[in-house]
Amino acid sequence: MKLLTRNIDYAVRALLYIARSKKKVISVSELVEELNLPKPFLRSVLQTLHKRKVLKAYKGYGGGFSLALSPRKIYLGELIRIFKGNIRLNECIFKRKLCPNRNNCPLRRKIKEIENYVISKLKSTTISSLLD
Amino acid sequence: MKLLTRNIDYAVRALLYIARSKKKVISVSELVEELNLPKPFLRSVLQTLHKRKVLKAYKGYGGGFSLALSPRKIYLGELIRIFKGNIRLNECIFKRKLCPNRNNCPLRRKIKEIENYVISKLKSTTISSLLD
DNA sequence: GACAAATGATACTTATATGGTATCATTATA
DNA sequence: TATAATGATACCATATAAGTATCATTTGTC
Repeated sequence: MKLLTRNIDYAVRALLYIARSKKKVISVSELVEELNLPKPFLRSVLQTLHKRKVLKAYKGYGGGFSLALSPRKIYLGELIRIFKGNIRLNECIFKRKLCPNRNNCPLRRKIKEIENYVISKLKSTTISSLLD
Repeated sequence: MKLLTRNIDYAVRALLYIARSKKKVISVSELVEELNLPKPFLRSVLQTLHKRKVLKAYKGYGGGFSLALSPRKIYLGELIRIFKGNIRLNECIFKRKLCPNRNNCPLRRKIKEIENYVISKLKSTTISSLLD
């Protein structure tokens, strides 16, 4: 029941580093040196952040990544969604089949309550709020 | 990021069924018929509930399981702990190595907040509270 | 006592998710 | 043109989750 997997964790570290840096463009090599993360994995993480428009990418010599959004607009909830899909703590194991009373299943209701809280917290947490 | 795995889900279903039943002792066969769950898996789930003193077990002809605790004393948090170990949403991936500032890591702090809420909710949710 | 119906214990299998690597293509700059 | 970067993609290793199989033991009923 980890909320964070490594790619999310690495993503946050990298985003924080980039946000704090004075340079505009940061290469994976620099991030790997500074943060001590495995390079190929970090690359794939940053590539997906680029595809999802969280980062801008610059190819070629002197290239790297920069933030595509203000740190205030990068939400932890969104990062989790990018790497793990929608947050669903309460997904019913009986999809369609069986369990006709899914809608008023007391267990699901309880978990849904918890889920709502978690999601609201994750949505209100931004890279900017983690900078201090 | 599922909060519930199948064994926990099955455990809750079985416990609810047993709690609602008028009979004292319920066999796995009956549970399987009524709840449409895979028998060998459900057996292993109930066996661990027995080892952890949530259920009483009766061997032999006419045997089965009954609650060892009042439904008010069976906490969802405890069931999760039985099947998944301690709840830790915020475990740092850098154990000891690196990350010298684990204690004031802003990301961990945030996740810890969320974790505290989730744990308190799971602790206050009992089989009894799910019965209605 | 024999048989059947139950759990106890344990080992095994399979599927999926996670964490990570390797490689070749493409781009851009010095 | 060499080099340092990302893009795209396929692959591998491990852990966890989900489930099965089997044999031993207990106990009630005939």
